[in-house]
Amino acid sequence: MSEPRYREWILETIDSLRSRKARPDLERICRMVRRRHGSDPDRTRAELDKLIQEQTVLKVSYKGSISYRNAAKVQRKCRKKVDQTNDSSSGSCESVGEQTKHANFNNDGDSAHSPTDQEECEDKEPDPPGASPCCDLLSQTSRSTKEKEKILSPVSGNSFVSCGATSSSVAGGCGVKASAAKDRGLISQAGGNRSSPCRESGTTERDASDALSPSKRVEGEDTLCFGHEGGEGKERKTCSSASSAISSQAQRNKQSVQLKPKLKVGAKGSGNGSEIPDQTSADLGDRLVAAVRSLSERNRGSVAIRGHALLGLKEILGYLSTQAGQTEEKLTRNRVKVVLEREIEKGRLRRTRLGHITVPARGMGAAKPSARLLKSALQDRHLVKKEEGKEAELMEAESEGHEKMEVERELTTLADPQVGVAGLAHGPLSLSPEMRPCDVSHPAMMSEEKFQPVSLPSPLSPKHSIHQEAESCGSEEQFGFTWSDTDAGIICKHRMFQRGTEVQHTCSTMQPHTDCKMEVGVSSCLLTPSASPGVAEERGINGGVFVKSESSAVNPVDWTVADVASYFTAAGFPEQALAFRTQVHMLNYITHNHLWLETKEIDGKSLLLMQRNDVLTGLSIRLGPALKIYERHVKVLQRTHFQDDGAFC
DNA sequence: CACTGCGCACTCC
DNA sequence: GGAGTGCGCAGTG
Repeated sequence: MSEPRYREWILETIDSLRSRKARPDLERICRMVRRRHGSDPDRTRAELDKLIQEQTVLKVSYKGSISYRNAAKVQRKCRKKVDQTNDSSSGSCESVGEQTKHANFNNDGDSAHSPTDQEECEDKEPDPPGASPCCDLLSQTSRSTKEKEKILSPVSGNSFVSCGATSSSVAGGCGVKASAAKDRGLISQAGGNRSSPCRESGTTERDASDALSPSKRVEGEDTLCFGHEGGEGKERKTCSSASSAISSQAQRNKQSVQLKPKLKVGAKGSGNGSEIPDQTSADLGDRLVAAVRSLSERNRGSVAIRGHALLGLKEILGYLSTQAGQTEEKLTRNRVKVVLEREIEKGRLRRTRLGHITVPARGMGAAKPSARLLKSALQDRHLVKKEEGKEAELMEAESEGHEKMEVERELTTLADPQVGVAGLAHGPLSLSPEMRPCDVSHPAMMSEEKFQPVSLPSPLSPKHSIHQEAESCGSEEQFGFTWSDTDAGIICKHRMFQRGTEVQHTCSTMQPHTDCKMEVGVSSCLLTPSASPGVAEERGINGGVFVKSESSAVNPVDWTVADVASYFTAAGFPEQALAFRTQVHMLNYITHNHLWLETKEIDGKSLLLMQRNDVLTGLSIRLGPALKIYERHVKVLQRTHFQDDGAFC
């Protein structure tokens, strides 16, 4: 197991080298690590080897020279392609995404697998020659790279083995073109400590099962020196199936990145650097985020557009430099840049399409209430089915000042806490037909073992049914709500700004305990039905079963961080529960005319206000479990809670 | 001199 | 044309 400190240093160094367009080779990596952290090059090499074994770092051969890649970066790129691929294709195992998912299973296997990831692929027919998942490994490391690089695989005995990529036409595929033979290819990472079929295989045969093998050990083949430049120049063969292992590590790596701030700076003359606390890098990341926030504040009203300061690296660096004097840190542009990238990866900062740095509208990092963020929060819930990419574009457009300022005014008309909650509840509270009974109980109850499962009516019972007139209120409008409570029920005036044109709807809701129906013309506001006030049941839900609680924390809104974690632990997501416990979540909620953004651990309140994307991307948990957690728990809890609230219809 | 930034070429899709 | 890579040169401290 590599030392975390070195892992960060090395990954940071690779990123840094890549950012300045220098080949991240062993020499440069060792030199930079030594210079920055005082680490002995030999030790760096050793740690790099470990990272290669762990597949945190990919060793590749590019144009005849050995280079190293940050597996997380490689994986992330692929994820993009995954989405694209999945959007447009049938979701075959051939897709990069599926490869990525496979990788996750191979590595972890300790948590629930998402039905959307595992089963889909496992049920696939063996890929035909030339289209095996093996080839997707190439995709995994990026299509554009697949014929340029060989990912050098550490296999037992420090040998790199080939996987038939250079002879793909013979070996049955992997999709590597003949050009791969010209000193290019992909040699897989066999995952030294993982149960990779590649590592265990002793044959060159390739069959259907091999197609799923990350790589294959080929006895008698020329091998590559492990982890060192010395391997360069030797015969290399390609294994395009490294992707699963790569992506899995990348996934873990990504988690690591997000859970633990990286980058050490300012450590000098420290021998092996062991005395440098990890806190250092965390501090810089935190300071960076704080700097962006601070600068955003400072610039608001000047360079900022609608509350979003458009910052560049120089401004941030300058700001940090003014503070760096108080410390011993030596902040270089590049270091800040690297940390900046990390923070952007982690979602604590956001880069606009124009390259400006801002605090994200939601997720971690933002700190100041703003109309734009409020609007974003509303949008997120309102347009719950909207593609994230489109959302990003929208946000970008906002930053560029292409939207109507009326939205801000409209947003300030929110006069009741209910309004905000209702707005937030807009999307995630939509009923899901997949709600089913389950037996997950409330954490507080579980801890006290006082609970008894109680069979209660499904929230989908007619009494609580919701009529949805349309799927969403549109995808390109901004909107605001004004509410009034009347004898006839709660009236929601829903004003939208569709491409600059105001469209006002009046949504009359039904009384509690009746069907909740909102009709807003072509648009529909999906609100939750009201449940009986004071209902004593807690709905610990994993698809719809309610359990009775005698605990004081019967309502999710009262759950503590520990409760939330316990809940997900009991629900079968112990690993992810940790993320809920440890992640600092940027919670935004609306009350009394303001959007409040609060950074906090995820307790019941936060949980109830989490958006889909918050769960999927903000917690550093894998997509499969995240989907389950959101769809089967968060979403249901929210729905149930707001039903119980009876505040919106 | 080491480090850094970046224009540009190469390559693939 | 976009994207990834990195050579090679110029600027900086």
